[in-house]
This record gives sequence, structure tokens and C-alpha cells, in this order.
Amino acid sequence: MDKPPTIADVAKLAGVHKATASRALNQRTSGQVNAATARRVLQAAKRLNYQPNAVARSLSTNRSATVGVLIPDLTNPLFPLIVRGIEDALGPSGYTALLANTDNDPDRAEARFDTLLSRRVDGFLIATARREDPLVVRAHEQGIPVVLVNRSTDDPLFPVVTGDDAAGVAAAVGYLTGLGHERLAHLSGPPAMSTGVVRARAFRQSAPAGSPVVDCDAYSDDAGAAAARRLLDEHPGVTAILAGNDMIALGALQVLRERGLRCPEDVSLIGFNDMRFVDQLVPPLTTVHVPHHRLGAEAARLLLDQLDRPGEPAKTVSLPLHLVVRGSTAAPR
Amino acid sequence: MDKPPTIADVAKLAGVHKATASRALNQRTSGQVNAATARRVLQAAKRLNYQPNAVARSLSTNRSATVGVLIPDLTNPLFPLIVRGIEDALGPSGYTALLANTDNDPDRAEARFDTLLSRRVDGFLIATARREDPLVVRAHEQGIPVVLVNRSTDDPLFPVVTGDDAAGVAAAVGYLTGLGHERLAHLSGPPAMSTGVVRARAFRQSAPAGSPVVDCDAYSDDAGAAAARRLLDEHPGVTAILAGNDMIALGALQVLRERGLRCPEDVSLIGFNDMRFVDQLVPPLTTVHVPHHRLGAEAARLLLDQLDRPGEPAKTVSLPLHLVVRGSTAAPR
DNA sequence: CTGAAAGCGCTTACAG
DNA sequence: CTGAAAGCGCTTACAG
Repeated sequence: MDKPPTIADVAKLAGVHKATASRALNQRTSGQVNAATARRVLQAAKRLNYQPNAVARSLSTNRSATVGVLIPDLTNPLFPLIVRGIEDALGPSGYTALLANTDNDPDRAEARFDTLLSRRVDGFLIATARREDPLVVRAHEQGIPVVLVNRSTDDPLFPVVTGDDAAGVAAAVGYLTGLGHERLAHLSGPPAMSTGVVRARAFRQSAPAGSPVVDCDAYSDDAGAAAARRLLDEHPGVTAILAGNDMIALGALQVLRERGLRCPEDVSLIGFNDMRFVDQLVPPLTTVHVPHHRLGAEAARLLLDQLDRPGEPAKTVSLPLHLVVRGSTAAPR
Repeated sequence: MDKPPTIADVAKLAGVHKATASRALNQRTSGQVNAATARRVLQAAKRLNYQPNAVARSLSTNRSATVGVLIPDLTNPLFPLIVRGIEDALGPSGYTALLANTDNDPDRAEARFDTLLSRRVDGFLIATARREDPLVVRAHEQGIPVVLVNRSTDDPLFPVVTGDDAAGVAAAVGYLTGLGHERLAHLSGPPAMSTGVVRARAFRQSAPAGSPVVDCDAYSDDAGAAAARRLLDEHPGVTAILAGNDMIALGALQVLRERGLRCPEDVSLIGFNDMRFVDQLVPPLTTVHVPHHRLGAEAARLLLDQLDRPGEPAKTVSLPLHLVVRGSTAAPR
């Protein structure tokens, strides 16, 4: 119940000045102090159960050992994986992630960004980027260290860690055509997001010329269902659908059922992400696996690099994806 | 790129002392300053785009406006809901949640707890409690404000927010017996957790005397599958299973398939939690719905209460649950 | 190798 | 109603 011990308490118990105690206690400076003295300080700290006050340290060093993480919504199963990747990579360096959900709302994102700034985060990991993102531009103007993860901006203002979507789409399309499908379609993600356009572009390049592409408003099952209805109305002969992501695939699956089309017998379906539980659907979903945990971990490492050595040339990382074949795909009849 | 403005900059621009600027800027103390002066300060702050430094404020007020949140694993779909509930309830008060994953490892939990303490969180929300939890005891001894959420300890050292598990189990069992089932069984959660024993106890009270209960080692599909195998080996005549949670139900469902038992025709199955996507399984899972978002929000509010008025009598909250009937249950044949 | 001092950016009794 | 001062708990040039 009493106040936790301060460095002054440790110094007094060890019989040294608190500056000396500080040096002894810090990895980086402990070499500056006599070994025997250092030992006394460490003992004193242990006896008092001393825990340095991170708030005070932040104020004096002007670094909070904290990074802001902007995600759309923790409740979307992709992001917990990314966040754990981030935390697992940050942990060993003593950094803590401060999470903020934007709900895909730019105003909310801006507000969260500001409160994170007022908490003096050392940098940001942004998983909410739109292709033209005023927040990202602002961060760049203010010279704040940032790494983009999962989604990118058109203008590459910062290092980015994404999956190799183009290759993933090519693999999916190749698998479908290899099965003998000729009438493919793509239910593409929102055009305001890099993942939406990159996957759509890759689809156009690898699928038979003229294969239909229908945009979804959002990465949601509802948007996917709406798009699937439009697609099937206009192109009833489609035998295989590549969805912009798994949520869209879920919506499409529901529409197939609605219309009495069997999957995969009548229409094959491929998702994107390999999110949790899609292997438990009926049929189990064939999808492109994205290593979200690694995405987060790589992004965190890149940010840590920036923080350690500002001004170093910033890498950009594209992680390989692979197709996971399950039950929602088959040769056309 | 230049340093962000401080309150001294604001004060200078407004032509007042920084103490006055501080008073004007803070809700609670703005009444102490002349209205016109206050207006000048606010204008100056706006012109400079002044954002108070939360770190400096924390050091001087000895409050960080930050709470530590201990969860087992963000990757388990229950917890993002709880966490969002917490964040949504904390937000309006200006508090930020600091998340820590314990992976159900007591040592990790202790380490996380300590680093959160060193960041001077004002209190904790603990979703990782075991029935006998040394960490909870320690928090209590140190007089730190804590609210337990989802799981409780045997010794009620702190306010707790949980679902009304007993009622939920009673509803599930009642529904099953109402359908005509007489040979029920329970695959119970880990006995080290309150949810495990509370649900098992309620099952014993509401199910026909002698109905078998098999413990699972963990709330996982693997543990659920193992337990289901043991159950079916010893009690092949069972016609309805109540699982300790949805993950256990998933494991059980898999074992039913393994053994060529149809669900719900041969065996009815009920889960617990109503986690995301269980409505998309085949068959869609009948389960007891737990309002995880509200659980988190209520717990956060209780903690905020404690923080506002320390020493107030602490409430304990038990939220009502309801059975969601879907396709995994039917009358016995 | 160690100490004395200043400073990080706020807040808050204490005077007036 | 406002200012001057002290203090929160650290770190880090600067001397010696």
C-alpha cells in the first residue's frame, strides 16, 4: 500500500548518489561504474524490490518505449494475429504496444492517433492504411517513425510489410485453370484499399481475358453476398470464384446456397487469408494463406530498426503466400 | 519535426504564467481562472496545436490514465470482444488499456504484471484468474485496484464480472430434457478455472442424477476431442452432450464424425459462449450466448468507479445468458 | 569512477 | 484570479 521505492531509496541503501545508482541499474551505462559499487546497488534494488518508474524515465529520456498500433477492429480475426506478432517481436526489446481501433473511420483514426501522440509513443505501426491516407501523409510530414503493415498506400512514404498478393492470386488462378475452369470471376476487395486493387490487378493479369470482376464495398460477408448476387445475375455461367478475402467468400458461399448452387460441384470458391475456422466450414474453404503473425512481427522489427538507427535506409518486405487446397474447389463438370 | 509545443509555449503566447495555462486547460480547474484569460489560453493552445504531454502529467499527478488488461491470448476469439468492451467503456474517460497476453502461464503473467506496474497503470482488469491465483492475491496485498472479468477466484478478493453460468447451464439442460433426452453428459472445462467448476456443478444439479461428467485439460478442441473419446468409450449410450465451451464442442463434433455418429440425429451437442463463426458450422451450433463485449464494458466501468472513489463498496456483477438454439440439437430418436 | 546540478513538462499547494 | 516555487522520479552532460 505504501509508495513503491524510488531510485533515491536504492541509492541511500547502497550508500551512493542516485546518479550512480541510475548508472549501475542501466545496462547501457553499468560499465561506467565500479563493479563492486554496481553490485551493492543491484543488491539494494533487489532487497527493496525496486522497479524503475517507466513514466519518469520516459519524461527524462524523451522516449516512452511504447509504439502505437492502429488497426481497423480487433474483432476481425486477422488482426489479433497481427497484433500478437507485433507484441511478440516488441517484447524482447522492452517495448509495449498501445492499441487503437479505428473502425475504418478516418476521423476516429485521427483522434486515436492524436491521443497516442499525446502519450508520446515512439512510433506507429499502421494496419489501417487506405491507398490515399491523410493520416499517413500527416505522420510523414511530422517525421514520425512509421511502418505500414498488411495494407499499403499508393505513395510509398514508409516501409511496408505485406503479403505477396500478386503471387497468391496467380497461384489461386493457376490452380483453378489447371483444374479446367475457363469461366472465372473475382469478387474484389474495396478499391480504396491496396489489397483490393493489387489482388484485382493480379486477377486480371492471370485469368482469361474478360473474366468478370465485381467490387465489394467492404471486406465483409454482407458486401461479399451483395457482390456475388450481382455477379451471378450478370454471369450465370461462372464456374469458379476467387474472393477478395475469406469474409467475402463467406458471403458468396451463402449466396450459392440461396441459389441452389452446390460448392464445389457447381461453383468452386477460393478465399484469401486463411482466417481461423474457415477449415471447419462445409465445405472447408480453399484459400490463400497469409502469415499474419509474421506480418506483424516483421513490421515490428522494421520499426524497431528505425527507432534504433534513425535515418537508416528503410526496407520493404513482401512475404510469400501459399494456396491451401481444401474442399471448396473441384474440376468443373 | 521540431519538438511539440509545451505548456510554457502556450503560456507565453497567451501572456500568462504556465500555472495559469495549466488551470485553464484542465476541465477540473478551469473554473479557477478568469473567463477571458481562459479563452486566450485556449486560443493560444489551438494556434500552436498544443497537445498536453501525458507522460509529464502522469509523473506529476501520479496517475497514468492507463489500466493493465491481462488476458490469456488475444488469438482466442472470446477475448477481442472483451477487450473491445473494455476499450469502448474506458475511452470516454480518457483511459487507455495496456494489453498483456499471459498464454495461461503463471510466470509470464507475473512478468507482464510487473512491467505494467512499472508503467504505473492505475489498475488492472484481469481475465486470466485461476481459482487459486497467486497473482490476484499479490495484487490484493499491494492494494492495487482490480476487477476480475470472465473468470473468478474462489476467494472473492475483488469485484467480479461474469456471466450467470449456472443459469446458462440450467437453460441448456432444461432444453435438452424438454426435447426428451435422458442420457446427458457434460464435457467440463478445466477444474482450475471457475468457469469449469461452476458449469460442472450446475450440470450436476440440473441433469438426471448420475449423468457423466468428463474433465477437459483445457478449453481447446484437442482437449475436447480427448474428453469426448473417453466419454463415448465409457458411456456409448449418451444422446446429448453439453460442452464446457464452444472450443470443446468443436473437438466433440470432430469425434462424433470420427465415430460415424450424426449430430444432431444420433447425438445432440450444445456449446458455451456463442463465439464467432459457430453459427456457420455444419450443423450450426446450439450454444449458450455470453455477452463478452458487455462483460468487458461492465468490468471497465467497475474499475473506473474504484478509481474515481477509492474505498467505495465494490459491486459484483453477473450478466444474464441465454440459449441460442440452432441445428446441433434435436429430440432423441 | 562518482557526485552535484539541471532538466524533462506538467500540476498544485501556498501566497498574495 | 494569478504567479512563484517546489516537486513528481528519473537521466545525463559536466566537473572533479
